[in-house]
Amino acid sequence: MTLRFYDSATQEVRDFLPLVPGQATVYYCGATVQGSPHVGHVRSAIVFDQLTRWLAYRGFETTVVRNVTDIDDKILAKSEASFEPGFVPEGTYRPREQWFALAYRYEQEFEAAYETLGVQRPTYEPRATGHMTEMHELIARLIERGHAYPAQDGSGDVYFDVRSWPEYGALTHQSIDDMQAATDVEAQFKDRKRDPRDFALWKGHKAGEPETASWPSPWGRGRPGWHLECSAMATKYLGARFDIHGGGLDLRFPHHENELAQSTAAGDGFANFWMHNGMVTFEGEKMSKSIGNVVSPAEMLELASPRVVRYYLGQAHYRSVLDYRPTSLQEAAAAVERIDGFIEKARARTGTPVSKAADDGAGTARGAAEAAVPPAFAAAMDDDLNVPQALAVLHETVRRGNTALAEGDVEVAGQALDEVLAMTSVLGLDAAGTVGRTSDDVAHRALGALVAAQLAARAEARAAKDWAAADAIRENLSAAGILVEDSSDGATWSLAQPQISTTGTGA
RNA sequence: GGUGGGGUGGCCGAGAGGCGAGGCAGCGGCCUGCAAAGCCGUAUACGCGGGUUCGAAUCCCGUCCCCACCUCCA
Repeated sequence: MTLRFYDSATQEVRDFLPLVPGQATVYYCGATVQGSPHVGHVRSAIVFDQLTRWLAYRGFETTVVRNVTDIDDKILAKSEASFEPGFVPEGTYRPREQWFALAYRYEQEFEAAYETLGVQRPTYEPRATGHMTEMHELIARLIERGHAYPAQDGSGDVYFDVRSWPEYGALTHQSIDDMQAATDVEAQFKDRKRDPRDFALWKGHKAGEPETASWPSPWGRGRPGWHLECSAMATKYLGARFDIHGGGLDLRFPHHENELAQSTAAGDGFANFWMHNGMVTFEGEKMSKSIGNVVSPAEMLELASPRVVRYYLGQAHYRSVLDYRPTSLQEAAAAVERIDGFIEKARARTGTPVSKAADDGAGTARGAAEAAVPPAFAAAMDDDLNVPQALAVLHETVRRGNTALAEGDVEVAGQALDEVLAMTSVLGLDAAGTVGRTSDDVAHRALGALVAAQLAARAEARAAKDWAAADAIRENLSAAGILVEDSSDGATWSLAQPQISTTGTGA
């Protein structure tokens, strides 16, 4: 069984043949930390987390690098605005915040969202500001090879010369001449750039910009242009040639195209595969700050548990558009509850402790995270991460397990449980939230003892066919948020999931 | 204008020449004292018009519509 991925550059699904057998090197674009994350950012991270987890499951020794771009026009602009006299903070922005403080604060917001939703930490997460030397080296190589030039007007800018690189446009299959002209930009840079498509590798320091946002360079003080940091950091940590470069579809152009151009023009092989995840839309329209229809992870987490949010954001095929609508989370919650309902019942019946699922230790028989995933699930994941197909297998396994449970076949139920846990683990659902509400924390245990007494009383009432008394106990528990379910061998209880409101999100 | 991606049953969402993925909702049944959960069954689905084929949602031709990127964007 070979892994196959769609490569956006060649526009086809190809066998994944790693550069070094048994190893996989992945770089994917993280955030430009200029504001709070929205779910589109998080979807991207979840997609590449699924990729990472699957590569690891398939036995690859994976190295994953995700950048933090912490110096950029917008970060500086937001910070500058925060110092203006009439500044009125909007959203999560704060008054009088230095650019580096702002960037760092938002970086942490992204980290928190990733953490909550079970996105594994990359092997390394480099920041742009920590790689000036590497970027300077790259610029120097480009100038030396005749693909970059310092601006003639003394601005201190250095540009990539797109006309000098015939392969410019290779990633997105566009030719420079067919591209729509941005006339305003063209006029603005008429004296600096040789071609309007030339993009800045280095931006000379301008009066009024904070000194802290500039670094010395052979071309004068300044700061890096967008794109350069990714080329510099990817090749530093993964090598001149690496296996997979990922990011959101909207980064294909110009960001990834420019990365590809500057790295290959400098003589590096760069990425073997380009993988791009589809956008998240809000009722049909791309979610973006400029439109103002963004939904933040925090907003979603108010409506549903991390596990449900993770399921929702990760359920569609990574390349397709994921449309968010007010009912989306409810639908996801229903699916997750079905899965979790089986896990809980099967655990209770097979005597599988909760902790084993999360246990990394080898040798745990039942519920071990490294239990095998069903072949059909693996085949789906191997085929360009066909998660929807894989989820179908997950649900089929849940059904098989439920049937076994109903028939009292503990062996088959336990087998299904192992598989279900292996699948939820590899999809990262486990990391996004605790499976069992039957956690062994103290409060839960105390509650369990109290509920057990109630259930015993109810069992007695039922044995005496005193339905009124039995139902009263059930209703009292229900009013307290405790759901009681009868089964052939006694009643079980669980905490009710918070109700998802349908009022949706104001955009 | 250029480059891509799409239009699948009430909804979400796979599939890509031949036994109608899967989930949610609905309907019928089983189980249950009732309920919940679960199980079984149940669909006029493939934008539209032609064509190829024994057979097309899947291939070909035409046509309509939507989305993304070409400026900052995951």
